[in-house]
Amino acid sequence: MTIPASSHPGAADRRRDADRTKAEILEVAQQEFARHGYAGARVDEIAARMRTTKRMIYYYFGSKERLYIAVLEKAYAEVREVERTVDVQHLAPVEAIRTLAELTFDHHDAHRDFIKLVAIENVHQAEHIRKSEVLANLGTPVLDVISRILDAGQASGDFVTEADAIDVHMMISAFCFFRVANQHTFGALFGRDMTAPEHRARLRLMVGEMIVAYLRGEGSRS
Amino acid sequence: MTIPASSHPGAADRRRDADRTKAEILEVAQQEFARHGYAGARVDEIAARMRTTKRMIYYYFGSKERLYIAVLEKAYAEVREVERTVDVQHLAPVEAIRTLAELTFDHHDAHRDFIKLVAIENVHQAEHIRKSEVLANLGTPVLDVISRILDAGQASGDFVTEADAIDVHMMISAFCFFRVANQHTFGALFGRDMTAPEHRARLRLMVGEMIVAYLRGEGSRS
DNA sequence: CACCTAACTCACTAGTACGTACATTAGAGA
DNA sequence: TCTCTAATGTACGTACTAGTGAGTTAGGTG
Repeated sequence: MTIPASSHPGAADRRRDADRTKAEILEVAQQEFARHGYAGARVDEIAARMRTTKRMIYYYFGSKERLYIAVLEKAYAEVREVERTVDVQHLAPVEAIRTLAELTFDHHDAHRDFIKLVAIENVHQAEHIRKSEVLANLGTPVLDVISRILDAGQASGDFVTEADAIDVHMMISAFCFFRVANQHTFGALFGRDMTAPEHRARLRLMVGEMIVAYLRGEGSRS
Repeated sequence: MTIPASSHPGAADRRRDADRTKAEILEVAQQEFARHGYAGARVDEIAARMRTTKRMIYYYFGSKERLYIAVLEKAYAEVREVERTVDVQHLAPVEAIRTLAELTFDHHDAHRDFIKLVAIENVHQAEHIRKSEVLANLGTPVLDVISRILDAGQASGDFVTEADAIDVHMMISAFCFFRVANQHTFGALFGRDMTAPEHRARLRLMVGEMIVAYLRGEGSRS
């Protein structure tokens, strides 16, 4: 987290800085919510792990729920920002989709807290996401990318299966999400840590191969 | 009106029956935990939705945490019971793996609460599962099934990819789990309800085709 | 029938967690 | 320098929530 360039150049630690305080609250809150879930998260605990006091949380965010929504909004905004910068259009269809799958894999691997927040939000039936106008109006740039790759693949004859962009995105996400989100129960029951380096590398290749194989159509009933 | 005295289950509503009471607690508790998460679940609410009182919950289960663990144990035991009865050995490899994928799909579709419990347990890093000796010693019958199918497929030449049973199980589970677990955030952000009948049917076919395509090896870098 | 224990009820408590009233201070602009 | 407001700190209230103490009843057993 970089300190936003405010109107106070070189603002020191202890100075009053609303932006900095807000950012710090959001960051600590994200950890707390990701670790303990919405109900399990403690506002007092968030406050205790900062220089600021609990009073400031309410001063800036009003309630635990609005703080949680703000955390979600920030987390999703960052994800979308990354998605917007993905550039695989210059690659051939097969390599493009494989690369996209691997980038998605890496992204999930690097944003564990975000994954948890999404899982938590699903437990609550996305009720908080639905309350956020910001999140309701977030675009889904990755779908355009996939659409274009699929079209190119169909045109070149590389892809045979008639696939839908949302379905393909879902397939990729499912694999990448599950590996991270379910690592603990999976590890406990199957004795395998899917996030350990050796498995991580193999699974990263698997996503791409799985998607490409599906799109090449060799799985269809013949 | 009342059924004659008997120490067997099936006794009438208002009679004293430890087994029946315990079972009712577990069922209502499962709903409550699945709906609100571990911390969000309310012991009072569980009690209010039963004929029994809160005191009985503590009488039989001792604490909220032990009740939660008991719920997990029951849920997992049921799943394993289903897995044990799966019979796809008489099918040819391709059909066997496809059928297994579709059965897994159906099972996830039919046990939404279980899916949620697993998601919740992962938020808590499986700490409760690890506390349960029952769950630590649950076998994983489905892995044997997959292993045999993979061997048969390799032998017959249907499968080219050298795949590991756990990986294949993970691929299938990821797809089926994600569709149900993430339906709410996915629906909110992509405007598609993956559990709606029309999508449900198409996605059910997709799992099988995806796995078969992967095993046939058409996704490999050539 | 008398007895004994498992099953059950009711009223209560200690602690916790979100949220707030009120006092105070920093610092930008006049 | 003075003033005014955004930013911050302290201390507290209210409501809830997991858990319990103690007594009551059902119903199987000798």
